[in-house]
Amino acid sequence: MFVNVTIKDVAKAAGVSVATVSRVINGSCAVTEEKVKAVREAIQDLGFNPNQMAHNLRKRETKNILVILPSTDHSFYSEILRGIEDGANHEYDIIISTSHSFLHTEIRLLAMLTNHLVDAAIILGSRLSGAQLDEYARHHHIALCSEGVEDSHLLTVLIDNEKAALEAVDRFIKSGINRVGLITTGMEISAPSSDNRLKGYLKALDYNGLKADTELIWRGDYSFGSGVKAAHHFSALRQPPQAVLCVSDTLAAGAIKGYSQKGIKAGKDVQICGFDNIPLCDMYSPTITTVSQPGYEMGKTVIEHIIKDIKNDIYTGETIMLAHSIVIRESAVL
Amino acid sequence: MFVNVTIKDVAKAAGVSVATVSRVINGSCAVTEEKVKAVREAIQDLGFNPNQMAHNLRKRETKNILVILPSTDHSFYSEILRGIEDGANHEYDIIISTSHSFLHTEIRLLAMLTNHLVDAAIILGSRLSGAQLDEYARHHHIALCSEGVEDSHLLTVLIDNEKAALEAVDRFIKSGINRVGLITTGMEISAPSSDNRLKGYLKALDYNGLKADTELIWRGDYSFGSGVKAAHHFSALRQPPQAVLCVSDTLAAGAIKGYSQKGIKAGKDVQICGFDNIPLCDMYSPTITTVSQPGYEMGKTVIEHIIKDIKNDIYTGETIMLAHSIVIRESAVL
DNA sequence: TTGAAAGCGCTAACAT
DNA sequence: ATGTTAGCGCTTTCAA
Repeated sequence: MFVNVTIKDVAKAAGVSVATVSRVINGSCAVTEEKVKAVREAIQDLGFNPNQMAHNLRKRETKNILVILPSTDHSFYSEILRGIEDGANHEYDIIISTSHSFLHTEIRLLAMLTNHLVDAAIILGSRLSGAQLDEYARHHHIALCSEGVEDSHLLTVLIDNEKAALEAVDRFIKSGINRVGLITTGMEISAPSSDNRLKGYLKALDYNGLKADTELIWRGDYSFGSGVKAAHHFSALRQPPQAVLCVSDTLAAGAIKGYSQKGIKAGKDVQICGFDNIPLCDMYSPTITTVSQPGYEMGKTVIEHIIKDIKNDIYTGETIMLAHSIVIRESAVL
Repeated sequence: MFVNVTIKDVAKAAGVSVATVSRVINGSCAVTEEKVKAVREAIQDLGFNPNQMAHNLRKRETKNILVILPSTDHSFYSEILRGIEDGANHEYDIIISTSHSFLHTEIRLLAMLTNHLVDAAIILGSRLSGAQLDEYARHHHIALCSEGVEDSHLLTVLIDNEKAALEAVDRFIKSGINRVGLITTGMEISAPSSDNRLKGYLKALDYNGLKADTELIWRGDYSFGSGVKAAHHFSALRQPPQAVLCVSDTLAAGAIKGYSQKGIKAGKDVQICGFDNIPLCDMYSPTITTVSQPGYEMGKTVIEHIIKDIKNDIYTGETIMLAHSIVIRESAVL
């Protein structure tokens, strides 16, 4: 099925050497007008396509960057991806693959790095340990975005999750609320971002002289259903929270739904704040107040830094924190 | 930064020839136990990784399949992707890239095919013409999924959109409703699936002796906002529709919101049916009744067929239609 | 069973 | 300005 026309065929057809053909393809150095024309014609006639594989083999680079997503259905990644693509600026092709949060899948994907199929990798939520990641970083360009890994020394771009949660909770408290709930993820599926948000939540209480109440901390997974259950739990409490911070917008939507099933209106009877600022926030009823991550900037920042590292063939393990913001919508005034 | 240990280094370290090393790597033919061990040790010691690029160049295949998505934020694709990944069964790596519905981006991505970087491509929503696609198909393995292209002769897996829309509308009418609205996309951004859903809508009216009313057909884009506007438009009509079919779930959510802003309750005052069955349907209030596409099966089917084509080095331009179903939730009883 | 050597298609140093 | 040629790292005949 494949017709395989190579640079050699083109050279023969154009009556020149392969070197000349290579030169006109890459515009590397001066070639006579007429030869250029002859070569171009031959390329057209034969329908020649340079074999990128061979090119890459020779040049020892691919101009591809791999982005590993934990899942395909978390709309938050979409913004980051846009930033990454824009930052790559057509100089690198961005290829995406999904780990489904499986360690073995992530490792299989990172093999593209060791297999010389991509020049760098950006991971948005890794299952690897800091030590494992550092090991990869010894030989390859690799970075993290939006979700860090403890004890790793990779280029990492994210927001200050602790500070962000602290600020949200503090604003609840300052507005006169003294019972604030938290919907987060359980121990088993915990991520550093969630851990830090929990820390921020606790600190905010502490700073304001409030003491934490384990009843007010719900630990489930990242699903909508978990948010629903959390709301059911909270609403049944003798001393229910007046406000709830959720570590994702999907959880916030679930909480709103759960409360609504109990006849409790978010934004009125209870204040609900999410995290991330995904499109759902504007679509939901009530619209969802949330801690917004600058997804686009995060993506753009990480790709720009990694490209710089590639070009200079260096390794910078810096952590870059970008500013979050709080977007007020209907589900909470704070 | 890169340590580059090649098969040659391994050969030297193990005291064998490169051919032997290659043999133990690929398990191609018999090698003495002791040499196998020596080679394995050398590989370990040197931290050797085969250069996939060179491997591919030699074998003239990559074991990668490219999936082109029109956008990263349409959660419907997530199911298809899961099906594709499962169907690839670890035999092929699935790499995803986004065209953002730009023709030139799509072409740039398809260059991976001509550049010998992937063995096949699956497009979920193409901007290319049938003729252009057929041209690619002459030299490469390429298929469409969920969204066809008129006059193309590629392997295509989708549902019968016309029949699906017809059925939904017919069920509305049979339930006693005689004014049914349609929220679809405008001429400029029309896709064959939307066109066919419109056809089905019109046929259903026709079969039931109803005549189409242009007032009842809203043409916007695929956005939530377009659904909102449609609802505002419909609700202001002298003879408003009692039921509305939307060509996507996001549009349905928008319509529900738009109606709600006018004090009209979906599922009670008006019946709203979406298309696709994305996770949002279960999260929204009211939950969204929808025409469900078997995303997972569609993905699995298309990848299985394309892999078969690759292996047999043939080209089958068949169109495979999978069955849809209607999932009843709160926004419409039909 | 093993090794030498010829490529896969391309680039780049060297020569002319 | 152009051609010759030696690789990039791997697989795979062909001999031994």
